[in-house]
Amino acid sequence: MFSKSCEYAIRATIYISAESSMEKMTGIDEICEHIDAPKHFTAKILQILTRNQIVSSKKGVNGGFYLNKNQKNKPLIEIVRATDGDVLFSGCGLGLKECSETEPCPLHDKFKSIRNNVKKMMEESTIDSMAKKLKKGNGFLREG
Amino acid sequence: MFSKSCEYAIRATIYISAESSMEKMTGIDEICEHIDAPKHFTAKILQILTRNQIVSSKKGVNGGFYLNKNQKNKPLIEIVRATDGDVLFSGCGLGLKECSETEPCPLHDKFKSIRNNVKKMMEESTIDSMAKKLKKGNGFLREG
DNA sequence: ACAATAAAAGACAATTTTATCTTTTATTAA
DNA sequence: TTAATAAAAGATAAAATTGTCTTTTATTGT
Repeated sequence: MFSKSCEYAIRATIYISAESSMEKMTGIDEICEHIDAPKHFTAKILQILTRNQIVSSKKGVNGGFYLNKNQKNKPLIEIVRATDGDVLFSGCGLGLKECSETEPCPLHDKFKSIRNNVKKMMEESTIDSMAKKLKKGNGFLREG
Repeated sequence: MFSKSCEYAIRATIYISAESSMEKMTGIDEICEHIDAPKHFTAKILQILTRNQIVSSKKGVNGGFYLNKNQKNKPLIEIVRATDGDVLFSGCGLGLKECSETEPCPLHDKFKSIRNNVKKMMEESTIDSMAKKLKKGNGFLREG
């Protein structure tokens, strides 16, 4: 469904949201440790997210990644859009470039409904609400 | 959502179902022409489908691909399973290897529901029902 | 039998995705 | 103002996916 990049992006962002604040930031090592993701690859992805202002970062001593209040309230769909684009939310299930009401693929109607459900799920799930589950202990970002 | 292989697989199978029978078979050139897919790559995919008895084939003069009655009634999910496996129907949305009720990712509940919807869609859509849309002219497998 | 046909199979190549390693830049505490 | 820190950026590489080309095998009409 989502690319590896996107999966890491979502997990990293949720972790950052749960474990840091504008005062106390969290570094790439700690993040990757807790979400079980490859360090340098995840660092690249976080660069994309900071460029898209989905996460904030600060260089140097006591620096790291964090989310401000506004960012915590953002929906997961923004992460997906930043990493995978919006093919998933608007593209054809069978890969046709032009698939519309007037020239639909045979799966169009049913797939459109699925697509909308996925979109709705990602629009309604905020980073913060996911982070809350983590903190409560009924949501995990890695095994063990 | 689906891999390119899977998209071509579904489109090819629907075309074969619509355009051929046990008497009159259709060849790889005709198939790829009508679904706008790369020839040799699609040929490979069809080999997988024939090995999985999702489509039938016959070599030599007047040979080609076709679907018998039983095969036409199969649901699209079998094509997905043959090409992409069933990660989509059972895997975690955030890529965790073990994601269950007891140790769920933060998106688990919502994602499970989506996953089930996708599964249901592919279980309820038979190859034949898709082929019928093609024949009626309200379903297409390529542009133009 | 033989030539023509069409799928099966195998080898190879391009592209994209995923991952790693190194260097640079910015920040800050001492 | 210097040394330590941590993200940003760049270069490279491994792996997986997607795509192409050639050879082999099976089938059949003549």
